[in-house]
Amino acid sequence: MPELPEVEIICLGLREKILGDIILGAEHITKLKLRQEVPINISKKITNAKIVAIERRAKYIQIFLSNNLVILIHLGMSGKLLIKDSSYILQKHDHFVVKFNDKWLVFNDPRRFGLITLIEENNLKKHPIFAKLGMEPFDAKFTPKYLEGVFKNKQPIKLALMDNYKLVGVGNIYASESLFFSKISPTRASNSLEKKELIALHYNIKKILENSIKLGGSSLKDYAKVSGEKGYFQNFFYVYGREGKDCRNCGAKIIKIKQAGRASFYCADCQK
DNA sequence: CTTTAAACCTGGTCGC
DNA sequence: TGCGACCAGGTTTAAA
Repeated sequence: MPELPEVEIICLGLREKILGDIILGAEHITKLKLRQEVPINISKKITNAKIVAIERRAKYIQIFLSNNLVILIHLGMSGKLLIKDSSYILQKHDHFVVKFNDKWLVFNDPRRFGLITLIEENNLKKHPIFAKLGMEPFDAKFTPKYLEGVFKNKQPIKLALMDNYKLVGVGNIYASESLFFSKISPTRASNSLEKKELIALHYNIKKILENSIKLGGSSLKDYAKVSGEKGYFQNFFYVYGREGKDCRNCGAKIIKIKQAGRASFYCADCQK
């Protein structure tokens, strides 16, 4: 499902809808296991707390509560967070509901690669999930130089880009797209990039993520905003999902290959 | 150490 | 219409 832009859009939507609201109750609907077990007492612990902040880190959504707890949510491949009014009837794959005065926050995830858990705010940065995460693309410290430092082995650049210990938020779509605009083949060794290529890649990662956020993210199958509305950035893909179609730059056919079990798309004429 | 593959899941699509 | 194979915005674990 979602990469950085999609998670960012979800956070924006959540802020608009539930920031400052008091949690009246919560319900753990299914007993099915997600990426981790949902903590047994989560509903009780979050009830009566106020939502004081909502922040994204990597592809995680952090909902900060007034009682110094943080609801941590990851959407996996197929997760959705939707705001529904309190007359909402539960659907298949609804796993967790947070109830407010006049609305519900519903976590739905068919494939159950997602995560919902509770962490103490003081332990957030030390928590195993966050301890080793790499740089945020919109952090001022994210520079071409940083990329150079992190691309120190001969791993294919596409895989290095998707490595969350190096750089967070870039997944399968935006890795392919940012390499296209940087004219770099996804198979290139990450430590073979020239300075001007690192500069281009750094620029294009930020640019593409920004553009996608402006268009509400990319909606392929599952992803939707908290309102249920779709994003539009998928209409502006240059390579992702365009196997066999003409390169929008040179007209050559877009190629699909597999890297570490994931599809990569690129133009062999434009990307070297 | 790095690198690759498999595992976790459901649901949609495609070919026979 | 059915069935099997394969695919999907991610992350973690085990194996090589």
